[in-house]
Amino acid sequence: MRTEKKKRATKRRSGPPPTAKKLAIRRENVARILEAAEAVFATRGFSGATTAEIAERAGIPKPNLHYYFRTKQALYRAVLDDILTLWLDATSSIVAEAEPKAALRAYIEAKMAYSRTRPFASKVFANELLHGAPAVKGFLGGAMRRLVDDKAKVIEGWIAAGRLQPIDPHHLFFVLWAATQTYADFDAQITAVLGKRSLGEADFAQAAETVSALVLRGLGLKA
Amino acid sequence: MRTEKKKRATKRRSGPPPTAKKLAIRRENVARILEAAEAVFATRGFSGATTAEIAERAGIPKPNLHYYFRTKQALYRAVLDDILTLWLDATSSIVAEAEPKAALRAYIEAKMAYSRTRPFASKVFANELLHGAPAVKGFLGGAMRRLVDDKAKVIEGWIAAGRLQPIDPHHLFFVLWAATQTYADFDAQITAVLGKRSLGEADFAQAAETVSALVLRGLGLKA
DNA sequence: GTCTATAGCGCGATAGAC
DNA sequence: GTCTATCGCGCTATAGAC
Repeated sequence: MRTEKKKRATKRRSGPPPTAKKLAIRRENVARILEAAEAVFATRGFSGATTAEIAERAGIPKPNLHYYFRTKQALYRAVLDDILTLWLDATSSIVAEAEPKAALRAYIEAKMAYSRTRPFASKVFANELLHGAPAVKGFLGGAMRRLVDDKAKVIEGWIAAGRLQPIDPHHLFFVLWAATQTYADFDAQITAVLGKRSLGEADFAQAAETVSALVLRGLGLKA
Repeated sequence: MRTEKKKRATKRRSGPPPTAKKLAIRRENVARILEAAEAVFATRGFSGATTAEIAERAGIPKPNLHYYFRTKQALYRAVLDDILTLWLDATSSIVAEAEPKAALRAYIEAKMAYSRTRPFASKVFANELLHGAPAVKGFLGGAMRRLVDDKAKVIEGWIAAGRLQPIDPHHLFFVLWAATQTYADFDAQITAVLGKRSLGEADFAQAAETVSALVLRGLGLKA
């Protein structure tokens, strides 16, 4: 998944080429840049983001950013890579052996927690999808599609066993993604309509409760 | 709501200042520009969009675009204005006198139809929200908030009358918006996961059916 | 009202001293 | 490995001939 694979451009020396100390500095700087970039890409979009703002937010001079990531595109790809990994991990509760009600509730809560704790990641991904997914089309049609097909099979198994009301499992996933990610992606709308300055723990708890209630009862898993 | 209010910059003459013919040309050109701009802002975002591409898509020379809309910002505002009007109209089925099940089904179908027929409008709005809604904050906290509060009262009335399972009406709306708009905004993801080139009538019908079934049963409105 | 030609500038990227 | 100084492109916007 990793896109960035730094090629050493400097003259080689004998012995262990990068000292432990330099490696630590590099790791620290790369982490700071990725974090800053996620925030800036989230709020400005790819075209609206400037490398100057990212560098400033990361607390490093602009040319150093270009030293670690040669182009803005490369940096963007690296940010997306991190996000895609997150995304795949969230589905882990959906397995055939699980109890449907608990598994779906856990999935909703995991996705909602991700919206709460990693809103920038959600927004960068949303922005990428919104503009036609030029950088992640391969991933969507590949790894993600296979994973979703797998999980859909699990749901179909539950339906066949009469443990769930019949439903199209793919569309069920689309609704779950939308309903949970909307609290990160479109928080500007939600806070404005609720008349709040920002969303807190309580709002996310209420949101998770509402989505769970609707979906679980909608699938016949609740009185 | 109209942001644009053209100020005549040319020398005035006696008689009816703009002839009927010129007015028609203006109307035609403005409409072409707005349509093109909606598409380009949807696919590229505000910063990514170029006035050159909009002009080309509208079939007019670039400087003419600046003649009708002095700045890119002004054009963007005009596009948003149209979209906000659309948005408000969709809630018309939610009224106290209506039968809850039919009203909610109609709302879901109206929003889904809007995703199918005006995907660019949905995307422009989504993009605006995603980046903090700088241009529509006032609208969200004003007209939209009042409308949603109104409609939430209707839902609460239905709940109080025992016609609906208790639910937080605001969060219900957030879920409905998310579940329907996702088919326009994130179509890149949906088509990739479904392995299709694009979404057709049948896909939107299936989507509306899934959302309706989940939500209506989730609210206790269906066996 | 139309369009060519260009001004002006913000931004990504890099050269080159340290 | 760091950072100042700068290049050059691509964009918005406009001047001015038609």
